[in-house]
Amino acid sequence: MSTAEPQTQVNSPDPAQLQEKWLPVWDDLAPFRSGRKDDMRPRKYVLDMFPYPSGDLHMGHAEAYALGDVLARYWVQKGFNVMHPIGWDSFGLPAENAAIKRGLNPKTWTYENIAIQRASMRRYACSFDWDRVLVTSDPEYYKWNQWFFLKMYEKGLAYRKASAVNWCSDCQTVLANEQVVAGLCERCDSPVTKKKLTQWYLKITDYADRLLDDMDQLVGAWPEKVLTMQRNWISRSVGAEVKFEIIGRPEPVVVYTTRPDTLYGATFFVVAVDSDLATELAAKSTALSEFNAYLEEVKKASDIERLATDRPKTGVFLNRFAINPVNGEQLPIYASDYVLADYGTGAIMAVPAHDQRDLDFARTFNLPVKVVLDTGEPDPNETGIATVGPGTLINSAELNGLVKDDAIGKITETLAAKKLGTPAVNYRLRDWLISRQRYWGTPIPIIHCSTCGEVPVPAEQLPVVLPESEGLDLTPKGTSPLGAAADWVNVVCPKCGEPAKRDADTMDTFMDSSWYFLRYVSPNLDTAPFDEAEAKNWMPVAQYVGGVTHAILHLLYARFFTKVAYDLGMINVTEPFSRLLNQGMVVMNGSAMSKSRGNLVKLTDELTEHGVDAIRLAMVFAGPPEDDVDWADVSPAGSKKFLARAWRLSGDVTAKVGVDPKTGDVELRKVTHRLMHEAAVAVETYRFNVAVAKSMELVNAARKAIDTGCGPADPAVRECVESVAILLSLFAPYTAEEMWERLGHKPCVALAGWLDVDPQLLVAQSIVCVVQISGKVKARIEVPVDISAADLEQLALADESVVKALGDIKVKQVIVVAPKLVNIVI
RNA sequence: GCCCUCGUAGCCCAAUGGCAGAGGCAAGCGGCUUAAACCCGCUCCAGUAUGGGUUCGAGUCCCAUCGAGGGCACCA
Repeated sequence: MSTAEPQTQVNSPDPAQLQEKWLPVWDDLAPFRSGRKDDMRPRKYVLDMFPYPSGDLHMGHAEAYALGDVLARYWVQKGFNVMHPIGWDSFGLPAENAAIKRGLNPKTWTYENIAIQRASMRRYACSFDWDRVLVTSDPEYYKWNQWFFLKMYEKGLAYRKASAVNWCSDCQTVLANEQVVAGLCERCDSPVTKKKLTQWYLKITDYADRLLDDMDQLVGAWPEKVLTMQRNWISRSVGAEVKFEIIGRPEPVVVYTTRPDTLYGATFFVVAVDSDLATELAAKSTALSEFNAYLEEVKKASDIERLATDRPKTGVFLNRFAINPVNGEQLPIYASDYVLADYGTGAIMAVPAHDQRDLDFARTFNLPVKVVLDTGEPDPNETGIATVGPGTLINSAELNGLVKDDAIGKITETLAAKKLGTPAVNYRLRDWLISRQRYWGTPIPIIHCSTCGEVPVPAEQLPVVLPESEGLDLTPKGTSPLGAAADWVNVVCPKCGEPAKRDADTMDTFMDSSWYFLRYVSPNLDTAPFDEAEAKNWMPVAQYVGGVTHAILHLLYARFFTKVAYDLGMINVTEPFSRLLNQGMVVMNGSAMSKSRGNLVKLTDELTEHGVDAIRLAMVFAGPPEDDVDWADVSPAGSKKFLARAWRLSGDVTAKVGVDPKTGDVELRKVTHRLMHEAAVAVETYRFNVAVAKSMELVNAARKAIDTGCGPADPAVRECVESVAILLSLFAPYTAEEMWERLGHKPCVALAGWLDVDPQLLVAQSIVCVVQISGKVKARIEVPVDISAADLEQLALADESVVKALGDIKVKQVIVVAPKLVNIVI
């Protein structure tokens, strides 16, 4: 370190030295501890999404945690007792993959990475409360996953069913609907196929309405984009169920439709080829072999093929007929894959004239198209385009002449009266499949007994601890590795005492993150998942910060769990996160950083080269937090220069500590108070880049005052430079702390408190008013801020250059916006 | 195909319907220096993607087009 020249040491502090100097001090003083009993400050819960410990922190973490820290540190400066916790979302596939690929123990691998990340977060000076750390792979944590599961089981919200599930052949495990993106596995991008399996589900569909309706609380506080995505995902559809008799079947079949008004236009009937109903109807049909061949073909197709909307319609006529309840017409029944088995009832009435999908099918199979609604558009028979808009009913007996909406009302009533139909609601949202055939997760606390069936593990026996991985084959093979842990899996039934087996699957890791924000309020409690009194103190989370990648999955599940906990009487809020900020990604030259692309920028290298403060500041200053940051546009060197410039100010101030700023230069004080006010507004509205710009203005103002203004001894200069330190403490904690010390204060600057902005200093005595003639600026006049509109108009019209410009021209109108502007219209 | 967001100096970005510039990067000039770097100061640079409209006044509001990004997409 002897290479550092004395000169550079004078001009800027060495980041590595600042780090060594201040980290132990901060460890000791723990300025962000939030659990003190005697703390009288109002509480505020600021939460960053916790990381998965896949290695050391990367650029994305650096950005996310810098942004979260701005908010957390700001509210501390504003006098709040801020809870800003951190933990690790440490169950999941990468640990297992590391184990398979490199022979590592998943547990060792995970906990080593946590230690690495933890050290990096400390160095990165994140304002976390280190007393509240949680790790989801600790039995002390996942015990409560099991507890929640059993509570839900008790309430009928956790259940097992056999169904065609999403299967990733590469990961060799089932996936939730939410984990299938465009027919591909979200994790490994391999095509997802269907497999019939018995799996555990959580009944999130019971909460569909609340998940939808409670979003009203979040409008304006969450990004509109996220709310839209959640609404789309749940997708509530309001319609009616209608009973159709099937010839040769004792029971009628119910279909779901949003368009009961078009009932008279039904010309055929379709059942989902992979539904039980289709199999049943085909069984007694002459078309059985054709049906079976078609079914096989459909099963083979991957989701990605099935999702292609421009695919030609396929299907098989089952040689069976349904009867239209309103007119007794016989409708041929087809099996097709364009009808989904798990939506509605898996069967539909087809109205080709007014539904494009039905029309496509009708044209492929030469089925009749009957128009029952006059929309004023051309005949679908000729155009091939179904008419779906509003209009007047025709060819529909008692409905003729009614408009669409009235017809829907009337036919629904008529059907209800005849017990042929009923209003109904459907959702795109499906129940949440939580079983996973993998090792590194929370064991499902159920014992399967040949006589008693499913038996929940008694609460006092929790946690069901995951067995050690030694001796287990973790390679994906379609069944859980836990099944092979004989000592673990073989138990006696808690009910009858006979030999029984544990459920060998583990839970989806999204279970872990669905309630971790509640655990933080009392992370070490061993008698309940969280302390209910503490939860009432802290919930809801005032500010949540994280990536938009979790817009559907995590946020939907967390909202669901919150409502369940509410129903269990454990908390008094129905929504967990009051405000949400989605930060953008860090990219390089327009595309995501990755090793394979060769554009990976290593965080540790950048930190070594420029220092933590410069990187944090550069991240925050790069642009609006919601936008992606292109590292190619970021200048850590520029940030470093600015920080040195700010730091130098602290050595120039000669006014004594504690001097009354009121005796200082008023003009500089006005600048200081205005900028600190504007910076506060900027932070609260997520315009952190603007807040950084304010700190630069503040530094420029102080520099100028010291060099060519009121001089370094003026109390106003001290006030200004101290404000710089306080504002910078949000972005550049080391530099700010060092400045604070050089200004004669004791640590920590983080607790110094925001400048008490004097409103008197925010209002100017006089202001420059712009005088326009027809929108073009002609003159500027200095006027008192409280000037009346009439006085200002007179003053403007009397202005020399205005008089000159106007000449003899007649003034049509004068717009006066006192005291800022006068517009003379000619 | 449908829906949403965004197009401002060479670049990143600011601007409650009221003077297009807060701030930075890059560039140029000057001061400091034996010299260079650092530092200090100054300067240059767009009429706001395009075309209409509303308004006394539009980057900002409305419509259309182009371009970029994102979401949804057989859910009856």
